[in-house]
Amino acid sequence: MPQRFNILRAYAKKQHPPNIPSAIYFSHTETTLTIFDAFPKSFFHFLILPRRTSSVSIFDLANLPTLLRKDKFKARETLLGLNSESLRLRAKIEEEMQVRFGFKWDVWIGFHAVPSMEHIHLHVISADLCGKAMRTKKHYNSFSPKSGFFIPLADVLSLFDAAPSYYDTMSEFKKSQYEPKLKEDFVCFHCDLPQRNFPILKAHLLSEFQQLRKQAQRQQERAVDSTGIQGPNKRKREGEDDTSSMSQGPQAKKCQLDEDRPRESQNSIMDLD
DNA sequence: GTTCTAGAAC
DNA sequence: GTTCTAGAAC
Repeated sequence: MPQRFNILRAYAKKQHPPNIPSAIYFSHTETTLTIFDAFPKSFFHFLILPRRTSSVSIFDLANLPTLLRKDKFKARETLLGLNSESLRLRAKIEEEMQVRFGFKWDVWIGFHAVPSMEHIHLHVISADLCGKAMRTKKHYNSFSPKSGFFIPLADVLSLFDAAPSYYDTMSEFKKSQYEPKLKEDFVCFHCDLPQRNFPILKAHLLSEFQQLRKQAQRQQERAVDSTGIQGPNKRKREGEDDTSSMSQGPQAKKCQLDEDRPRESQNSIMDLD
């Protein structure tokens, strides 16, 4: 599907990004564009794209190896731009985690070693892998920190301090080295235990997430008990837990951060394909 | 991305 | 027999 392959490049080329469908567009700066991932693999899943500048063309931004080979200084500048935008985004996601889930958890920031679409895109994804579009072993392994296919932005940035030969080797991101990782057996990224098949893994991930949440709630309650001050989140009784409904159904579509977006456009996030 | 299906795993 | 995977076709 050629349209799918080039869709990110088309977004990145937009002179006026807010023209991008509101279900996709999130925000932009002079040098970056942030969009919702159309197929969220976690409760929160965004992409940050570099936009072309006077010194970095749309072709230089085709993929990471191209950018890294082009010009070390400009490559570094581009990636630092993505980095600062990702930190701002993470802060917003954490706010939203607190509001919607009553606690915050990790956010991963990095690239797929072998991307499936043209134009550099940085994944900013919450560390749960319980998203509605998480459906195959390949999906899971492409984000699990255990598989080595997901390359943290920090690792790429550290290449600029490495020996030139190491920089050259690592910045190739060879298919032959990374693609086999997608086929490996899956282990839970929380507890390292192997999972027999995908449905079992999914259920396990959700229960790990719920455990994390309960743990955080207990900690907050302890803080409340010791200070006598009510924390930012109201306590929830067991029956009121809404985690499972967030993993599927209309609730899962609520992965936007800006409260102003109309409900219709939220729904279309998931109906893109 | 989804749907379909042969054959493997249980 | 049922559940699940993975590849092909779309």
